[in-house]
Amino acid sequence: MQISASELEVMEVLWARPGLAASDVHDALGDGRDWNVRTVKTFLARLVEKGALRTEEDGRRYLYFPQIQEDEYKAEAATQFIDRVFSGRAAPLVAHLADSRGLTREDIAALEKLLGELKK
Amino acid sequence: MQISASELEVMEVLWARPGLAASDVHDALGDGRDWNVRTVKTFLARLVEKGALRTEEDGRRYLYFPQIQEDEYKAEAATQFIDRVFSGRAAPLVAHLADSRGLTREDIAALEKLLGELKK
DNA sequence: GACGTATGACTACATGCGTGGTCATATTAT
DNA sequence: ATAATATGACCACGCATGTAGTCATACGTC
Repeated sequence: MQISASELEVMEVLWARPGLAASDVHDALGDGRDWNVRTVKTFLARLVEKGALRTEEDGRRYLYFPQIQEDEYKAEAATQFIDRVFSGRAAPLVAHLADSRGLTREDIAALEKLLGELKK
Repeated sequence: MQISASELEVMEVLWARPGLAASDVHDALGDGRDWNVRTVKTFLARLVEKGALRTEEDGRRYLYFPQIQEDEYKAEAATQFIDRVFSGRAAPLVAHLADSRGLTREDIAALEKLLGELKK
């Protein structure tokens, strides 16, 4: 399931609030993302084609619902990314992040917690 | 600098062994990746256009050298990926990896070491 | 020296993506 | 009721990407 960067922004909206109509999605995208409504509709249509969304009729318009789980999609995307760029090794990725972007204090805390759990 | 998945495979070869000619890159790609030599040349040409590689003449052929650093590129790619998919938060990414793909024992060890260093 | 082979230069072509236009129709406001 | 607006259906178009083909030329071999 390839979802482009723009399409993903649309998915985010609908993961947060499933069952919006096209114009609602358009509105919800507000900040910076001022795509034409038709552009948003194109993304919605393509996502439906791809099976990432399904529609429900609501009078003369459609409501859109995610057909794929956010967590599942993201886990898959992460795996693919790491395979592609880091030959499947996660640690170098985190090292790069530490280096280049500076993990926040909370990131580090969260990672420690995670590692604690993983070690069990 | 957008580098596609295929182009990245070519970069990997040249990061490992800078200064190969097109046919050498083609040979080095062996496993599974049996692209036509011309396909490889197309990728090389596009990478030169993009400034990711430079050429040196060697008789009637070119040798290719990376113009961008592997580490730099990957750090940047990681940042972009996390911004795009995880709203810039690294920890959820690692959580997903832990979940879905199972970090290896070495990954976990490497991450612990990293976190140890980061805490200083 | 003619012939196959390697190499670069240029070209092609389908598919995906970002971006939105046109058209017909339905709904709402005046 | 007429006009403006919203909605879906269908279409367009340029750039990136994956995947090579064609052409000219240079090189090495018989």
